[in-house]
Amino acid sequence: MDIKKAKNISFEEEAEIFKILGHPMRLKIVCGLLGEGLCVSDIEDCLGEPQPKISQHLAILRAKGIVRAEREGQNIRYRVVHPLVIKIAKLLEREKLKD
Amino acid sequence: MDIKKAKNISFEEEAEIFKILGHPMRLKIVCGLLGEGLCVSDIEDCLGEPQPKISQHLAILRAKGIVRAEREGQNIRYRVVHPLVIKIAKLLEREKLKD
DNA sequence: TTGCAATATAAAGATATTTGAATGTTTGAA
DNA sequence: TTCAAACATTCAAATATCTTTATATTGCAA
Repeated sequence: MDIKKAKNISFEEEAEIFKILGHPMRLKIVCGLLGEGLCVSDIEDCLGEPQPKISQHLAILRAKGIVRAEREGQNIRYRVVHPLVIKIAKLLEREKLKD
Repeated sequence: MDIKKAKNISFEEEAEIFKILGHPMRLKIVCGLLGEGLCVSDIEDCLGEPQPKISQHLAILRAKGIVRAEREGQNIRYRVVHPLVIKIAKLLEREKLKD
């Protein structure tokens, strides 16, 4: 097997990513996290959704390696770390700036 | 309200798109359709999945305005017509060529 | 070391998605 | 006008996802 192909992400894996992004809250969270990241209470303020709901969606994003959590005192800062997801989020950002 | 914003796609709509792409078969179909498009039996040959299943997923893609069907004799050719989806599919294509 | 603020986890019910199997429709050719 | 090929639709069962509510955990300050 071609070793170059080993690095390639499969359609199955890509679809997994899209499925995760296929929820408005998670998509908003991911886009909001682009750049410096945010802590949970910031996201809560932004979205006006109950905290457990946000934590649950963050847990899903974490489990898939899309975001990473880092403690800062009593807060926890989340960032987007998945390369493909970063590209997609930036694509959306550009789309929103257009028109 | 800003008339320019009216053209902007919302997170809700974008998430809808990702949800649709978040299924391996649909993602494969969309990527396979890029360019000249394909008819159902071509897709069937490509994916080795039962025909009704393919038609069902095509119906979902059609309902969301992601693909369009055009009859050609006894075949029906499907193409991707959704601008954002085309961009995303091309992004994936580029990713797969890399490494 | 007690209490609060920030975040995480669990469980249950409601809802949505996926699939397989059966059946319908339309087209072109004989 | 009948048949076969190509495609679409329907329905029900299995499975997965989402939301709510309640309860844990962790770190910091008093």
